[in-house]
Amino acid sequence: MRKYSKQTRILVAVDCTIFGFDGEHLKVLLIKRGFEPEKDKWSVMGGFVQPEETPSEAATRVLFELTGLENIYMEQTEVFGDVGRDPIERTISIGYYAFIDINKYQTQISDLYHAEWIDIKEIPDLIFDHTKMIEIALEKLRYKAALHPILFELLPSKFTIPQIQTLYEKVYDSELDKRNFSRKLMSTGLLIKLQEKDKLNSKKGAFFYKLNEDAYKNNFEKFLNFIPNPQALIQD
Amino acid sequence: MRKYSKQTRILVAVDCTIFGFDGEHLKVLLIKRGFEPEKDKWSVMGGFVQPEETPSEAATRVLFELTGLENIYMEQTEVFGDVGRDPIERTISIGYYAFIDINKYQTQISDLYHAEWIDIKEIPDLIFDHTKMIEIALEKLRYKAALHPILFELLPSKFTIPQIQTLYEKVYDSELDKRNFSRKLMSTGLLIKLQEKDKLNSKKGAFFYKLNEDAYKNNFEKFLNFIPNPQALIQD
DNA sequence: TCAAAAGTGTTTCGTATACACCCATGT
DNA sequence: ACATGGGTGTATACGAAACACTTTTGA
Repeated sequence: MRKYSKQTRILVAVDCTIFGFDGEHLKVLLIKRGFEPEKDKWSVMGGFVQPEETPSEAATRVLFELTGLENIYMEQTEVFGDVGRDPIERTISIGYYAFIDINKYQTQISDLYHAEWIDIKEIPDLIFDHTKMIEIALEKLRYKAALHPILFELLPSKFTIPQIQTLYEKVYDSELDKRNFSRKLMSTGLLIKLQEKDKLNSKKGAFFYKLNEDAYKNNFEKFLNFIPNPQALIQD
Repeated sequence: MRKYSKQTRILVAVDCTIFGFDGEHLKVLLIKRGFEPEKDKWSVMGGFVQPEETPSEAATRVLFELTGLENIYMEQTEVFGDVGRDPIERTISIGYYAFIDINKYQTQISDLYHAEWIDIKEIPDLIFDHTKMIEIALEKLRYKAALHPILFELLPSKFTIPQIQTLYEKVYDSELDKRNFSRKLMSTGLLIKLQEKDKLNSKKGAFFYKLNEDAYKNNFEKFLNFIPNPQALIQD
């Protein structure tokens, strides 16, 4: 059968915003663009969708090529389709986002690639509409994390309660009561207390916990409600 | 500056799922496709993105061309990008959805176009992946309506409490307690009671209400929580 | 011994839910 | 007079939020 001969084909790209947490700051992975236009300017991980791959496959491939990261689950944010967003040629970009434990991939990324973790509070000027892309991705992250326990993805396999609290505080840019926070966290049944303590961040030391993987999978749909008035944080 | 000469351009389409409510049933607007492939099969409102328009503009234009509907606010659902989803030629489609008051546009649509309102419970076989598109759109509608008072968009300017309740029951496919429902609804301060009654659906008659437009705009972000356990309805 | 962070309990309040009867009216 | 759908109130339980002191230990 014939093609849709009268229609115009358009470049389609994917752009991936990767969030990471180092125990202290919420960061995003940025890269120095290696080609024109705007060569050497910062951007999120992006590339074109190829003829034989789905956008989601493209996102996975692009992330791997630019950072070496594999097996990272990404979700769509939204489509960025302004006609002039790329000055060279019209490109419609599909946004993706993901969140990972920084330390798990730290060496790998910084040794072999030019990607860097940048504090969410200190994002430099980015190419095109990438600033907006990160904003939208953060909004989706907040939305999702208000409803599901996804922020564990950002933590190492062993973590402390104060670390999780700091993470939530950074993501929502607000302070939380540690007594209420810890009670809610425990009531989820998602955590298993370990004997070991983290003595790096305090003299007394904080107990490490690990995720109860089974409970995590089964309770993923559970509303955590860690954030007072989550609706106030949701803008779309 | 040069184009991205080595890249492949791809057809980009938009597909719009329009929800409507006639006071009794939740429906979607479907159309008989006027061209091959799958001519005369049902589909949602779709068309290709043109070189000088954004996807959102394309959605607005396509909806207008196919149904005459104007000034309808649409939101993105997600991108449908499987390589073989359109057998003629690869096409990446951006999903949109909207909700409108059926009666407001009933005549206009049925007289001039081939679009028809079909009960959500009686969707026929659709072309390509359009069944999936409607599923995703319904999921987004539920998600959104659990957090924001958007379902008023589906109602006429004058409506009764039992009508709204029926609407919520259809959207969430579940039954609600009318005492609790009406109390919550009133507590939002979004409704203004009118003197007039709707005598069509009962002997006693139900009072009409209208939306307090100012309150609606200001409280749009307010979590309504009409639906018990909204998280159980949220799957993505 | 003191500074710094970890850890823990109780009370209060608001909101979600469950539940049953009377009202108005057209036939 | 009765059948049909509309409209209202109360009691209970649960979860969210506010709030302060003790513990541990390295310096």
